[in-house]
Amino acid sequence: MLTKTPRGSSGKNHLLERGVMLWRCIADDFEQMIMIGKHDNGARLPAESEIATKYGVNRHTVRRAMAELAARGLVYTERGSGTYVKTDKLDYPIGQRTRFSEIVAAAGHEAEGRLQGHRLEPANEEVAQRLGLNVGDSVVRLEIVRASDRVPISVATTWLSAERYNDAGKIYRQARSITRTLDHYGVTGYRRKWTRISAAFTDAVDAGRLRLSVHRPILVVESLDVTAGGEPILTTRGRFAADRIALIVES
Amino acid sequence: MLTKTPRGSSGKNHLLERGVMLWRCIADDFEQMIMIGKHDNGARLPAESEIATKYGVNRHTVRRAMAELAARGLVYTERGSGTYVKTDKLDYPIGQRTRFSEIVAAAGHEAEGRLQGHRLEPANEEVAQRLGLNVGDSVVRLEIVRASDRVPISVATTWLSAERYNDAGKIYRQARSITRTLDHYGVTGYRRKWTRISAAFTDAVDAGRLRLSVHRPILVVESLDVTAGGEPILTTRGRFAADRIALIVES
DNA sequence: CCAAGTTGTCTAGTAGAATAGACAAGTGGG
DNA sequence: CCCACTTGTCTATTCTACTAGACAACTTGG
Repeated sequence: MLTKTPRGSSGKNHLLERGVMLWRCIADDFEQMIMIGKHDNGARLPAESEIATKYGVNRHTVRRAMAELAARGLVYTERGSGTYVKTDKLDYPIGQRTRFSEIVAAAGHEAEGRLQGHRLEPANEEVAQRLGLNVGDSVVRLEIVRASDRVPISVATTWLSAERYNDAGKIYRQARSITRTLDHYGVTGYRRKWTRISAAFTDAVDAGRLRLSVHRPILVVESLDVTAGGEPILTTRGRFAADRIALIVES
Repeated sequence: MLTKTPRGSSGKNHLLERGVMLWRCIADDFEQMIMIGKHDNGARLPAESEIATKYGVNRHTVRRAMAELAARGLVYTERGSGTYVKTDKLDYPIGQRTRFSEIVAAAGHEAEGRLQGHRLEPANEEVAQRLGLNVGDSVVRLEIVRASDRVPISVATTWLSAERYNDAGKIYRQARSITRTLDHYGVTGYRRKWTRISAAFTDAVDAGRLRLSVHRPILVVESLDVTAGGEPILTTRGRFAADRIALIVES
């Protein structure tokens, strides 16, 4: 008769985990298949209706799963055509002139920087040393999420001397770019002095901000930017979604 | 004003993952804390109302999370008193006389065996060799979930020769015990001939049956049971929740 | 251009998640 | 024993996940 589908009963939904929504299970299933390489980059996924019948699920539920995958940057959809796998990583060159907006724009994508929060705090040993300050000196701390085509690429914590850049937070909120924020202070030709790259896994907070699951790999990029004259301006600790970018170091 | 709490908005629920129910997130959070050792065995958890305010959540939601933890066998609750951590593992001795019901009963718990399914199938090379049959000979295959105090302990696949034990499935469904099923065939003094122990992680199917998350550790126990005279009776491939039992091998 | 196939959007209904509050039933300490 | 505290259970309400169906907007290949 098939009048009711009690959902938790039994049947074909072998991937249903208690307390996890159906669309999330389907999305995770596709993520795994894509990551394993079951779908090549650029390949078209089956039609939504086809996936729906395969999972024994309504098409709307599949659409939700696909929206999740798109938000994670794993696929993109074209109306009337289909949904396509997108696993190629954004090349992110690390050099003297390392500017997120420029790099993303050069790759033909739309760059975006959102300030999550800012505050004044005393410099710890690490930050003080990098910026040439004394421990405890006041510094501005910015938390910024950067995205390419609306897909989060990195979360970064940035510190600047509060003495010189006291209002950096407010200015960034308008400027939405570090380069334009520094323009405001008359700093134009800043350059990267050094970059330190390591790896880790997402914690709950960064996972949320990057729209990743917990325990996904991230590239940790610490750096120091200085003026043309070599004066320290800012130091950052960025966490990049390793599934979405590749750091390029020329030498 | 705080009239509405739109849930997804922001705020204190730092552990909320999109597509995962609140109670599940809380349960997972506690599981992790317990596994890490933040709560000793036998320790009392905070009162439900206290946990509720700490997470900024209704008490009912906490109760759901606690019910989940109880189902996973990580805690037990005592009305009027509190909820207590239970991380001690069931000692499961492997010897000549290895009977699930007896072992669990001896430890003061209630044993239970539920037949998930049974069918006839041709013996593969492995099974045929163990049972002294030819490849392709018909064998009875049973899928059994075993629990102690309603907490799933293991899932096991058992093969018996169909020639002699053709109706083992139907009989087990009544008897709910391998020992009593074999009694039915007049086999009384069977004994364990060998046991092979390895380790793996849960797949989606076993995770569901064992009420575990995927990628939790399991002990894989393969074995052969024989009659008092040494004739092969049955061979099994059991997957035991490594969080809930410890295998004891005397020598 | 047309037709088949695909994604996007809308409406509507059902079941379950989460909230809120109240009270019963049980425990434990003074 | 009594009282403070805890878990268990009930009712009611709101919001969302999921289902169902229909149609519009769009792409693609013949």
